[in-house]
Amino acid sequence: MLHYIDVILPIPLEKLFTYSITTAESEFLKPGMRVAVPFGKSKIYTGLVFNIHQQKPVAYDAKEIHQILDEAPITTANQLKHWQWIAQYYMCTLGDVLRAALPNSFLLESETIITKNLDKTINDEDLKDEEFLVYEALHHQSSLKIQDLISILDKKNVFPVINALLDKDAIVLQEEVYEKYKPKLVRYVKLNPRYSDPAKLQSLLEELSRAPKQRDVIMTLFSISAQTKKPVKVSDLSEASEASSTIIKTLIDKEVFEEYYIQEDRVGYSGDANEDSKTLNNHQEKALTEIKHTFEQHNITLLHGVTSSGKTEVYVKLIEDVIATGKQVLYLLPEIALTTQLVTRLENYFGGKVSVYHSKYSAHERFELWHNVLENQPKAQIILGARSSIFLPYHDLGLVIVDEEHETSFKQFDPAPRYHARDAAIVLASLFDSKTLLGSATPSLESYYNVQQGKYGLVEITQRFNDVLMPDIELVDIQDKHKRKRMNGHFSDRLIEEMTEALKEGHQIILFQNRRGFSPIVECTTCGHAPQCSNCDVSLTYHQYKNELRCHYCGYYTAMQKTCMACGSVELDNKGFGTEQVQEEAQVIFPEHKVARMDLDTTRGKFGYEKIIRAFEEKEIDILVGTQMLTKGLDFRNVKLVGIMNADNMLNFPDFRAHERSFQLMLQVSGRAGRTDERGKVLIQTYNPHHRILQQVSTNNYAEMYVEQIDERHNFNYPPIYRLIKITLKHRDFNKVNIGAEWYATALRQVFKNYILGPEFPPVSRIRNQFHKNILIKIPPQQSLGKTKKAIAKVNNSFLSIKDFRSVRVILNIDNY
DNA sequence: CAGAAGAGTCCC
DNA sequence: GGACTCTTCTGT
Repeated sequence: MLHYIDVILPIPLEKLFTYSITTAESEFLKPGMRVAVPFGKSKIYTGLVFNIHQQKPVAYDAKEIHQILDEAPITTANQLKHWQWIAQYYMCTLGDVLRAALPNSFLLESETIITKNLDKTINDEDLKDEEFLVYEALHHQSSLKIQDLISILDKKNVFPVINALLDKDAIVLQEEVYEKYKPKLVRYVKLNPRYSDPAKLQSLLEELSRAPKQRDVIMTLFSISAQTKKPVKVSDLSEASEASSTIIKTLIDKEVFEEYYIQEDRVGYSGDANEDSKTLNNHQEKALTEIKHTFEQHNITLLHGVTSSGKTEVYVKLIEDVIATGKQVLYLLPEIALTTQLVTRLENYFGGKVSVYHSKYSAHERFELWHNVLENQPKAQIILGARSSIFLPYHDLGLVIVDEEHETSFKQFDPAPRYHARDAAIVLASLFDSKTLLGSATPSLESYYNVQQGKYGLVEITQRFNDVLMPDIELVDIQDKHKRKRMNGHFSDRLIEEMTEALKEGHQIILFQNRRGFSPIVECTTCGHAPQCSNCDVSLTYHQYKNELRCHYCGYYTAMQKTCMACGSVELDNKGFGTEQVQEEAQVIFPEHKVARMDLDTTRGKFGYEKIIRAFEEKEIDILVGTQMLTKGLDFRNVKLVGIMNADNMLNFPDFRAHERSFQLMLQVSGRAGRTDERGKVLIQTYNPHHRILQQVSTNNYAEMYVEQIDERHNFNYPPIYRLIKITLKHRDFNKVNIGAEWYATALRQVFKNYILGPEFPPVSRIRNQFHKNILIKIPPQQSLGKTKKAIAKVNNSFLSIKDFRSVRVILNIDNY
């Protein structure tokens, strides 16, 4: 009987690949194990066994596998199901998902190794210059890699040289596969068992009477092992005895000591739980009961709790219940919030049961955590992770928590799979028949909409912890302040007053300035009006190269206005201001106080972020200026005042979610104010104090914001009512992109009529010498998503079968928000 | 008429 | 995605 396996390869190809295996291999292999397989003429790739069968492929001869890499599956059946869902839903290949899911160290690739052919002597005269260089190098080094050749010859294409040398039988090629993972080994020593006899030990010590240092080391070893009753690390011994490693080495060489290695875990918190979970207050207790109650009818519940209402303590109680049953918990957070206080808090509650997983972790750490999760080890019972932790091999997942559910960073934009971790986590939980809890102070419209539709349960906490009052939010009309000359740079007199007072009382201040977006928007300096698109609810963007105002969502455009359309003023401003300027001005106004800045530029280093936060916590900084980074779940005790420098540039951001995002951002920053007993103060500077969103922020009226925004989404056919799929075409040839995009959009219009928008150039239409063009598909609620995707796939296939377009890169982004 | 850069093809 | 091959371009 012939046996075959279908294998997922980590390349963006639709198909699985079939290889033949022996009967013995077929008995050993299981889905989820890795195999090394030859692919193409010379490469060896790591593939994941998808299934095992006996159907001989008809169109080709299956190759044999090269090697089996695992003794047991490294992925679970549920995981493969989950990956299939992701591939199908987000329209990418299983290979894309595999590549994103597996830690790099699982995916071995072969490397071509060049060695000298020892069976043949070559005359140097027979070789050309470049060939000689390579051959010469092989005299000094026994083997070379392709990369070495590239640097030796200083050019990209080295294959002609290799081929020439091969022809002359001068070299031999070999494909080598490296195991990338190396366990972290720690060196230990123990006394050679031959000295366990006290008499022999006595004579040894006497022998060493002339080597007091060595004797010393032996005595120290005794005392350490007597104290700790554990194996003794070389590093500890050397430190305790103050002996250099050479002395220990001598003892090992003399066979007095035996050295050995123990594999050590890189991941996981080594401390114990040192804090009991807090007793919940009435509001939290009520929320907890309600969550459990809604879980009886809903698989997903949204916990809407105002900032510092103590959502975390509620999660902790839920987690306690789940881990008591031996199941695992996934706690998802936006990447940036992970580097901070929350991790420590959870480690204090749960000790060694918490493992953290995010992109800053090394390949080795990821590898180890993967195994801990797979083997359902207690130390990985609670996974605290960023979006990629949905890919871990959960054995028995009992609960998923998505904290800060509204955060847009849960969506991956590049590369494929372009998944949304919140949505993918919900699917993951359902594969385990488990529940998902979404938490936020400012839920995303789509989640709240799902509540309204009866899909999710809802639990609310409206009181802050310890009944701290919500901050007092005041809107400052800077248009009026400008008129009356009450502005000092970007600071209104009100803001300066409040800052002066807060500083005098020894409180800290956060100034928030969002400087997202590259293309400047046009804003009237007199009335603050920004031109709007007539078809969509977004601001128009100024495009310098054509002197036009454009909408990025429907393609509407108009010539740049010379005067403001609302008030006729000629003073149009098209550049915003950033955190740097705010910092500078604040320092001038308050020269005796320390002003610091927190944004992408100042937090670039590995610990840059922590450093600033620690300095702020320790009150080394009085005024912290920052971008939305400040909103990510930070908890500062001493902040009394939050100043939002300019609310308008957020509100005018050209995106259909600008209003929702502004509301969320402003409420989140406001939440940083007054977290202890004193009531915080928030000042929002704006040209437009009557803007509905600002009114809703100042009254903390989520419900009203929701109703109005949903209404707009209804009117303009945007999510969550409609769904969106964005198709991006990329090519270095401007015309090819244009013609291709036109063809693509026309083909889509045949199926979807006027639900196709574009093709449109994005605000930055050329990146890395590639021109981009976008097509947007709006999908009405009653339209089947599955059928829509099938239709898109069909259009996509015919597009790629046209010779001229084959080189155009097409990116499909499902739910591109 | 090289030699190299660019486009096209297929991988089991 | 990338190794390999076929095609076209550039310059003496």
